[in-house]
Amino acid sequence: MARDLDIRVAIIEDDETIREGYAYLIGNTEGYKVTGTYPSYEDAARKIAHDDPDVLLLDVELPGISGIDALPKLKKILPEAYILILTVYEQEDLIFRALGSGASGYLTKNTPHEKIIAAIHEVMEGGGPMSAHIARMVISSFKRNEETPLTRRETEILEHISIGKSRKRIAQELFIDLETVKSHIKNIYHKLNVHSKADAIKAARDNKFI
Amino acid sequence: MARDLDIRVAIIEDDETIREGYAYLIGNTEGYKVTGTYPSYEDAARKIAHDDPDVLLLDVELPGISGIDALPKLKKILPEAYILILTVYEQEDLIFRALGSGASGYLTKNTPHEKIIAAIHEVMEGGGPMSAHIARMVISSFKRNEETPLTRRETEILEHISIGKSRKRIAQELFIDLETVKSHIKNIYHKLNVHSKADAIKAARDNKFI
DNA sequence: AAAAGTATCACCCTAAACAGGTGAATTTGT
DNA sequence: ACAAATTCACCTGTTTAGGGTGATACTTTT
Repeated sequence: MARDLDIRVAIIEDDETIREGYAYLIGNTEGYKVTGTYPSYEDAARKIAHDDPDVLLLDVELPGISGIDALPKLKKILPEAYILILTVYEQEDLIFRALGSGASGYLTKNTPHEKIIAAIHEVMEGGGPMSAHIARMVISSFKRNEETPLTRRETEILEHISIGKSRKRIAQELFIDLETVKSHIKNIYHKLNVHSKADAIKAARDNKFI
Repeated sequence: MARDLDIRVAIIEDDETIREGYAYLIGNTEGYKVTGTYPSYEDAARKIAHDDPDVLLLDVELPGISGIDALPKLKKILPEAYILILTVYEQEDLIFRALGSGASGYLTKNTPHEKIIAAIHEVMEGGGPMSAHIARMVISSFKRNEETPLTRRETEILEHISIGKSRKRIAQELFIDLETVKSHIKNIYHKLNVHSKADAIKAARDNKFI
């Protein structure tokens, strides 16, 4: 058996039972090798560079520095490693912070063992493993609201505003008069019941009109 | 066998071989029922409301109206149905347009048959099935650039700017002086080599600094 | 064909925001 | 202790934003 082609996996998880459970599972699966297990980020930081894992399973609730905050630091220590979040939490803000910080996947802890192995394999093959519910939330985050009160043109103009363009510039880019842009903006403000750019953008974003 | 608890599936796909292949596969799987197969959106539009599927498999390359453009229309006809995109295309803009228009999943056509069945099941259970490569792209779209030249404070201020807030308002919300905000903005502009809000936002977005 | 909705442009007004230059004190992080 | 980051000050002038009121033309729907 080609030991040197094994996928090298490290685990950062404070609960010893869970940590050793994963280590046992992965260590006893052919093609996978556990290079290290750590109960906290602080512990991992010292040894993990030497252990050089391909994939890192990371818990979000850790003593000391949280998994989320540890993520960018771990990314710096191991720029090439894939980091998979393993957690019980399914809060949107946590998920998006983790993905924004460079996590390559997000699994909930009820994930059956064979799926964890599959996820490690998948991330090595260029995939982005997620638990079903997480995937749904991620997809939903892209979904626009069809019930927008804004017309197509108004939506278009609000989008330009939302990237900081001035009315004059919008007018130029859309080949319409500045007065027309102003007119649309007035209508947008009325419909959204706001009196400023910032509030219009916020209202539209919150309601997924843009 | 409880026929009336079957998951009702419809297929819109112009290639007859593929279409009938899927129909055969799904129709012969216990717990699934094919309520209709259509070669185009125009065909589907007439009959699909009556057929009332739970899940709709939708191809993106269709004669006449494309699958992407058909998506919002189909959503109107069948607001409760889940729509799964089935396509050979993996272009980012197509993926995000589809998800923005309300697709609940995105599968590539090399997906093995058992995974298609699994995806239909998954979407009915609250998941968001995606092919591995698609999931990776979706996750990557959230990933920030760690190599940002901006400091934490500068990034924070640029984020406030990007949602349309005025300098004065930013100063108030961050409990710092207006002059300080201006100072940060000057530095941001220098670092990004721009001379306006809009260009700063664009540069930062393009590079995933915010 | 009429009505409703959308998109277009015009002219008025005032206050606020923006962009840029230069310099400097203070606080943080390593 | 040093460098980087954050904070504030004072100066200049130009541009933008927000709001009121009204009107014309093009689409879509009824």
